[in-house]
Amino acid sequence: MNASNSWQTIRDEVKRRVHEREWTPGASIPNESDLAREFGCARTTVNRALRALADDGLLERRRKAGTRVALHPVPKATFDIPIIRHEIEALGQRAGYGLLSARTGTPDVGVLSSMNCEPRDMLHLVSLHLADDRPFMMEDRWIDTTIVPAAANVDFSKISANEWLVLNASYTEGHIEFSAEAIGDERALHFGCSPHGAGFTITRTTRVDGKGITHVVQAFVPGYSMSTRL
Amino acid sequence: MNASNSWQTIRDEVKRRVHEREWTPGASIPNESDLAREFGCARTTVNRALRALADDGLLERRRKAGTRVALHPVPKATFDIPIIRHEIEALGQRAGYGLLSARTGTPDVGVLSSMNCEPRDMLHLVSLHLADDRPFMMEDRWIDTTIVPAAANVDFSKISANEWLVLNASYTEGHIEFSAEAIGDERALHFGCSPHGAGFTITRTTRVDGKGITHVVQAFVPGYSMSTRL
DNA sequence: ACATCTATTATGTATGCACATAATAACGTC
DNA sequence: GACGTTATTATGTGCATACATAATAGATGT
Repeated sequence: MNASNSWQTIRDEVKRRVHEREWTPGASIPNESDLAREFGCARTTVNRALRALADDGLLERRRKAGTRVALHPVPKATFDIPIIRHEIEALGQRAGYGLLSARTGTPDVGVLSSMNCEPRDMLHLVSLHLADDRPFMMEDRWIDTTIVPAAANVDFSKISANEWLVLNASYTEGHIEFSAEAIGDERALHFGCSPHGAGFTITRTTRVDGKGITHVVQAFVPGYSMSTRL
Repeated sequence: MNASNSWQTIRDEVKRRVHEREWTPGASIPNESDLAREFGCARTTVNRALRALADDGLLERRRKAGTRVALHPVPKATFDIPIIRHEIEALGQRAGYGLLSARTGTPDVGVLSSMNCEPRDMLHLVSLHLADDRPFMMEDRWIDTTIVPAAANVDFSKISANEWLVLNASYTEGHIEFSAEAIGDERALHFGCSPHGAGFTITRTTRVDGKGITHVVQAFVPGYSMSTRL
């Protein structure tokens, strides 16, 4: 297909006009039919280009009201949240894993509320992930075995909960939070660093149909960072 | 249009089959034409549904090879990176801002390499952002005035660089990194907290056509976090 | 002035068709 | 069997058309 009317070409041209202020933030842009005429292509093609830009947050579209340049183009950064083992291997390091503790208990109210359930006994796992035999991340996880009964019979010293859950308990919704937390005495012991260090921390909760599957706090060793292209 | 053959319906049905293990990770799924026949719709419609799922990372598609369920569905988390002022206001707090220092100098090699340019004089701004008059974030920013000449004449004590740049210097590519850093003595002074605290830190570089516009390190007050739904 | 209904309009989506493209499979030659 | 070539196939995309839907603007009635 001639590249000059591909939807990508149109997308890029529209993007250019916004960037070069030919179309200013807040202003309406011509409707799809007019643009189709201008670019010499079908409206479908323009539609796809504009839809892609709206998904990126550059444009705002409303039926009848038309398409306008977003007033404050909010950059969106998308991060991949891979299985820890894959993340370590992608760094060219050897992934190791050790289960530190596995017991049954009742989580505190904070965990319960994010899992959206009543107090009850759950599986509580604490584990340490290694990269080239050096500490990489420490994980503190609760699993509701009434929602995922199969988890009760898994030997989590052989496979990490991280990995088992991805393969065996898909979720419908979830919440993830990035924060910076002091390492603290317990983790400092395992990390072999100062308890005052700053640890990048990911707190995640996943649910199926509103019922909490698991809640996990992953504290990374000082120096860890997550990055992506914009 | 009858909801039973909308692309969303097909998307949801395919998603369900993957979640319920009717189609297992790594396995090929029927081709678009067959699915179209099964769902009683056009191939275009199936195409759109599958494309959406591939964008989400649930499916992997290759020409001729067909479509298969992703081996390790990598969750993607998308974060909005808003203007700080808007972020604070969204929290229901009053946004304040103060310029701490504005001078000209040459950034160190780390900054230069991420901005992809030779050593040269740039604008260096250090500022403090407040939420309800309490410290919220401290920003250390370099702006290359050879790329954005207009920035040289802006009074950054009146408008934050953050905001001015979004409105006046759109970028084509960029890089963003989240990490946890110790607050340090200088910031502790402004934050009024311990220098040993853990600060969530965002480091961002933006470029136009490969040329670095700005490089900024934003260190948030202890307790700050970023979150999103999965 | 006000509320309510109606017409208009721009985007959203479904369809059938055609052809492009990438990747693999099949085939032939040496 | 190891190669390069060609055929096949599934996805990728473009087009014309039709109709759906949301949101607004305009007309209407009180």
